[in-house]
Amino acid sequence: MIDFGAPEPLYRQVADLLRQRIESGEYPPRTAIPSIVKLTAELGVAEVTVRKALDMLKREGLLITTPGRGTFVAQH
Amino acid sequence: MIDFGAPEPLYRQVADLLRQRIESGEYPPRTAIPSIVKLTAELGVAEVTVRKALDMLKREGLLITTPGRGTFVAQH
DNA sequence: GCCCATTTGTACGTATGTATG
DNA sequence: GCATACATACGTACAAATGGG
Repeated sequence: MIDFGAPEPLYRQVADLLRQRIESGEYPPRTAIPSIVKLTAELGVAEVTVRKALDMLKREGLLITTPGRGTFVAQH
Repeated sequence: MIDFGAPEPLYRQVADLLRQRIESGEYPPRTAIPSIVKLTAELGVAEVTVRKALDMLKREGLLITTPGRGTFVAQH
């Protein structure tokens, strides 16, 4: 999944992976994606790396977060 | 300058401060602003906080960075 | 061409605050 | 009150690019 030797930055790899899961329907619209802690554990990267990837996708309008609730796939 | 007790997040306060300096002409177009290390020392916040503020201004198109050279004010 | 200082980029860990249920 | 989840903020380390000597 994540290639630690690749020249591509980890946060971009994570963003690409999540973008793919959203577009493939694995993470359907209006549902919560796994929490930051769970993504961190699954992918084997640091929390800040996952957060940076999520920030990108939020700016792109693919994700919406609500503190205390979770991170949700935007309707598309 | 920076109000550590304010409800406003520090990174937003830093971004606002730099935006003000750009708009006032204190940081003129096409010139380099102080380095991250210097801003960190001047403002008394963490490097990550300055970086987050700079990232915002880069996305807004106010700043352009060149690794190894510095951070420059965009022409406006 | 080669070091070296400077500067930005990426990435790790950790702690505390705030919101939700 | 408590567990979960995101937000903010600190410190640190190393890589890569640039420019000067």
